Amino acid sequence: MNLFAEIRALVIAALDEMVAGGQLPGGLDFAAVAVEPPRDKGHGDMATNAAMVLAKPAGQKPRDIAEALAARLVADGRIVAANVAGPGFINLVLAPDVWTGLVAGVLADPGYGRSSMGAGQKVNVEYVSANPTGPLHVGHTRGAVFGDALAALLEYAGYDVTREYYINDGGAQVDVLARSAYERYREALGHMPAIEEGLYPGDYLVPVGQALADEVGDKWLDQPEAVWLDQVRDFAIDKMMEMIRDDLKALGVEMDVFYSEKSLYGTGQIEAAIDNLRGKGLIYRGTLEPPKGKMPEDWEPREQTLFKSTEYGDDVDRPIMKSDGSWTYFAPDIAYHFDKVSRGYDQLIDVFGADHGGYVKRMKAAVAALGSNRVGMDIKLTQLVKLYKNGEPFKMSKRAGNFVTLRDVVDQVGPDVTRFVMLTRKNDAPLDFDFDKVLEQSRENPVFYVQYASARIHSVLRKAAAAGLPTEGTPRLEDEAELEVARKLAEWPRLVEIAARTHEPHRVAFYLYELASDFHALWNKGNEAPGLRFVQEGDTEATSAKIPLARAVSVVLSSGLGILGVTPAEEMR
RNA sequence: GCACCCGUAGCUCAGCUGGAUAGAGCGCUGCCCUCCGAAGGCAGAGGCCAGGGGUUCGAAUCCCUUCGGGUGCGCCA
Repeated sequence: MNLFAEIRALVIAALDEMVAGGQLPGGLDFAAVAVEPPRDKGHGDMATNAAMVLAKPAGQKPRDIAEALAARLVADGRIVAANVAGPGFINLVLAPDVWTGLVAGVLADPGYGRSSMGAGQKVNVEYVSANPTGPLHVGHTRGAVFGDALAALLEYAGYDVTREYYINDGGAQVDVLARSAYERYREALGHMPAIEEGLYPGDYLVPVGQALADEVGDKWLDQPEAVWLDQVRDFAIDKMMEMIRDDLKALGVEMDVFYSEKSLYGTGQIEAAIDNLRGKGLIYRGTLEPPKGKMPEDWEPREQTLFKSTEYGDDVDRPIMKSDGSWTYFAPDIAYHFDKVSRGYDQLIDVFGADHGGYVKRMKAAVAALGSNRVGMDIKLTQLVKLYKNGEPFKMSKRAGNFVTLRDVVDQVGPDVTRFVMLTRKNDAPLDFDFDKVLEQSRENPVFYVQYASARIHSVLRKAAAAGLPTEGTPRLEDEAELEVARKLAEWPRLVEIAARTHEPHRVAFYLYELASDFHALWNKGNEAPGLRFVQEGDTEATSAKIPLARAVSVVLSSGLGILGVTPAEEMR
């Protein structure tokens, strides 16, 4: 059930009739015809721009088309009034039983709002992908929540989604991890660790060193690096990934695929990906110009193997092989994305931190080249999270390696609050996260406000059941505040499609806040006007007519919160 | 120097493939409530959508440009 789509279909049908009747020329494209909520509620329930977008191609005045179209629309039983306004808008007022039908429709379909726009297309969403060198921090948390909500949103909109994490376990940074863990291993055996500049100082490696000591004893003590590096590295990576998986689980994030960078080496996959590009004439040996205005101190021209990413919109070509003949980090990235393309995805989405904005163009170029422009590629950047405590900037310990982790956040405020708050800003806007304010119980806290609406509805249902009153029935809407809630419910399927199309799950969070707000307004009105309360004491008929609207709100709140990965509250504590 | 993101009410931010008189919360002003349908409610003031130019019947939205803020910029990932 999608009321906007139904009314749009009605408008299109009316336009077809006008074409058949000679009032409009044939061959018009109706794609731009939209039926939307009006900007001003006073204008009616819905508005269409049909007359304006067709005026030019039809060679007629918008007002003329609007008048003729409006006359046809009011002939339908669902339309009470169709008024031409402004430059050629048609404002529609819908019949009361359309709105009660909507409420009944929501209750009849637990999947109300699901869309088939994705048509089963395969989409791969890659997110988090943090280096396995330490715990996830707040920045990763935002990426994790965003990616997870986006994945759920796309599934809801009918896409076949894979959630994926790329483990950077093939570069130099995991050797640093190994050396850092080795020092903790020595420490566990009673030696002073030498945490030199450039090693990871965090004490999260202490238990790793201890576990290592427990497992292998002192056999690597005072041994040269060549003896232990590979094994310590693998051991440490395993421990780090175990910790990362646990952290993600605490946040409610479950990946479908963990893809190892290391698994690409020695299998010919990197070579195959590069060969694919070479076959397209996109690989060559050359020397890059130094960046203008900011000359690196040790710059000297070097001939490297380059990918001609400028062919696909990048600013400069990018090196894939160092001057010593080894791969740059970009080469396995290309191979990894080649693998994703080869797995048959129609669309790839990467979620990066904003500090990786510089890689967007080259990754898009690589995918465009590898997928011959057939595979869609979108890269979403998540901006910084600034932490506060009771309004004051949260000072992180100066001690190196000690930062606020995902686990710190989830332990303090819980996964539901963490997730919702992370989605109260557009992904590319910086986010303030105040440990105290997110737990505040007031209207200015959207998490609370939405949960409170959910809790009130459950409270109503409990109360009705306890009083022996019905908790369902045939809806009847009379008051303006009730219609307002119904109108907001009608927007849900439309919102899902917009949010899915733009890859912006925050729209769901904002919508839920608006829906909760409309619901609370109706509730508050019930304080003054007892006739508007959902539970009408001693009146079975009235209660059965009021309660469906509350249930319908609950259905949409649950669906929306479900997309965000938040549990709907049944009571506030 | 170049690229990308951002610039909307005093503050923090929404704003739909371009639509009507640009919205919300906070703060401010006024009124109401102190009720477990509780963790306040209602109303009001407040805007050159950073500036300029362009496309369009129509621009906060698209294009160009200036200014201001952030991020990134070969052999690190």
